[in-house]
Amino acid sequence: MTVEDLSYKDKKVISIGIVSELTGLSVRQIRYYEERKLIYPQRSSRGTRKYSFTDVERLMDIANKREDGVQTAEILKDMRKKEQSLKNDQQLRKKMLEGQLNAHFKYRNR
Amino acid sequence: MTVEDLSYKDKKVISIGIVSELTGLSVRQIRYYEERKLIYPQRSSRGTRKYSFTDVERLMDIANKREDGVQTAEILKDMRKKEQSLKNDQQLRKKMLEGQLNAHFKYRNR
DNA sequence: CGTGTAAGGAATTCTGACACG
DNA sequence: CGTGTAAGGAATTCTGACACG
Repeated sequence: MTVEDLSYKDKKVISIGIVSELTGLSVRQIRYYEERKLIYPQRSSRGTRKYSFTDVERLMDIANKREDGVQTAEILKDMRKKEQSLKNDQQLRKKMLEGQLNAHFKYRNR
Repeated sequence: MTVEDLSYKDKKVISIGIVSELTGLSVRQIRYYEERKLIYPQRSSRGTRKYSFTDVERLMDIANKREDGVQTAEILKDMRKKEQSLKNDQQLRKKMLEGQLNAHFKYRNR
């Protein structure tokens, strides 16, 4: 996946009606999940909401959880937890990589 | 790039207003290029045009050529030529690959 | 040929609110 | 709490057409 492809997935260009079609959620529901901080659309110059494919996936995830009876507050907590553990993970990987590099180069370049 | 990422790039979800912002072309121009067969948006259930990121790129390409004074008929020809040569290319690659596989397996599996 | 624009109508989106539960 | 809905207004989109060049 190139940098450009990433930007496609995260580019906020989809209007709420299309997101509704894509996710099966009502426009009302999508707006409500924003109110509950579960999703962050971008606003166009005239105030209409714009979503990315990533947002659409997130909304489908939310829809599944709601179907299981999970409340939005719970979903929010879970998502924050998941993001945090992802961050920790990345930090750990970084540290390990640095360690390896250090070990490798410790007695070189001097 | 996974299959999913490909579908993002080709998924027709962007309305003409956003495409206009993204490309710098007027809505009128975008519709006209469709009339000239340079671009094929999808239609939503209520008849509004929907574009993909691929379409957006194609439109930027068209915009550049138009700036150089190339007429739409010319652009259409060039694009068809390019698509054809791409197809030929892929066929050639396929043939060569088949040839290699044949050479490799000719005296095996029997 | 390529693009702007006014025209009229239909559909979208927005917000704040009331309803139900 | 989560979602539907009616309300009023603003902005979008569509098509066919006239204009200019």
